[in-house]
Amino acid sequence: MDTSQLLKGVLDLAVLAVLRKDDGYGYDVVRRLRAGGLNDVGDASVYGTLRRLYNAGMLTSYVVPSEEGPHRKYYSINETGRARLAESRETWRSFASTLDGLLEEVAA
Amino acid sequence: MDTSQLLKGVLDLAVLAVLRKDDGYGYDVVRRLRAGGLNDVGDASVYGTLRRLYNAGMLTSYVVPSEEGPHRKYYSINETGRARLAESRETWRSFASTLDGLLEEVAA
DNA sequence: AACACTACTACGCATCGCACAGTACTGTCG
DNA sequence: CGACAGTACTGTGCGATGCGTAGTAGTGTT
Repeated sequence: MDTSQLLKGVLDLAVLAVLRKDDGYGYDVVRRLRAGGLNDVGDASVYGTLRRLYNAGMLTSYVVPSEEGPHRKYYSINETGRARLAESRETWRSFASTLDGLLEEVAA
Repeated sequence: MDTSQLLKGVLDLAVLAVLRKDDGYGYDVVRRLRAGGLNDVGDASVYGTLRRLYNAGMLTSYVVPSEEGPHRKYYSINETGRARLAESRETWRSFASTLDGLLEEVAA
């Protein structure tokens, strides 16, 4: 099956979600998402999403040179990002319940 | 906001769902989906999805010439389609609860 | 020296919903 | 009766986005 299509438009939400508590860098965000159950998420998708959110002004970023490996580009959610997160969450919930409704009718 | 991306990979499921009870033609399926809450679904999307599902062997079709308007191309779900519906529904439920989980963690 | 792991970037592809335009038929209203 | 709205379908092309793949670069392990 193709779970990748289901991520469309939702990966933004998921990334914002895992960043809400603590700042994170790309590789770390990937791990958090997978730990959260999104096992199939591609790393390139996450890096791309981070850049998109950053360009959209929802994240700030700062580089931390690591002494044990390559540098890490940390991303931090700002107010715009939080607003977007709240908004997207509502959109998601509404959409999910609508679809569940359609599926329920079928089962009945 | 952009609800259209959320439909990705789910419109198939929704279309199969509304066809499960009764056969339907394109224009009618659009109405059923909108009545079910998917207000923003585009008609071209539905027609395209119907054709895709048909080509994938999940629907059969027959034309009914209407005496009051253009002909209607009815689509009927078959066994393959039903199997796909059940499968996709499970995929959806699993995915949705995973994402809800990620959002819950955030709220906590 | 070879390999694995971490960490990021960049290119190009595939999917899929959608806007738009076009065809065609029916009924209604001025 | 002519213009318009509603019904019903088809086809073209676009845009957003997740992903595969490759490349770069640093560190540690065997």
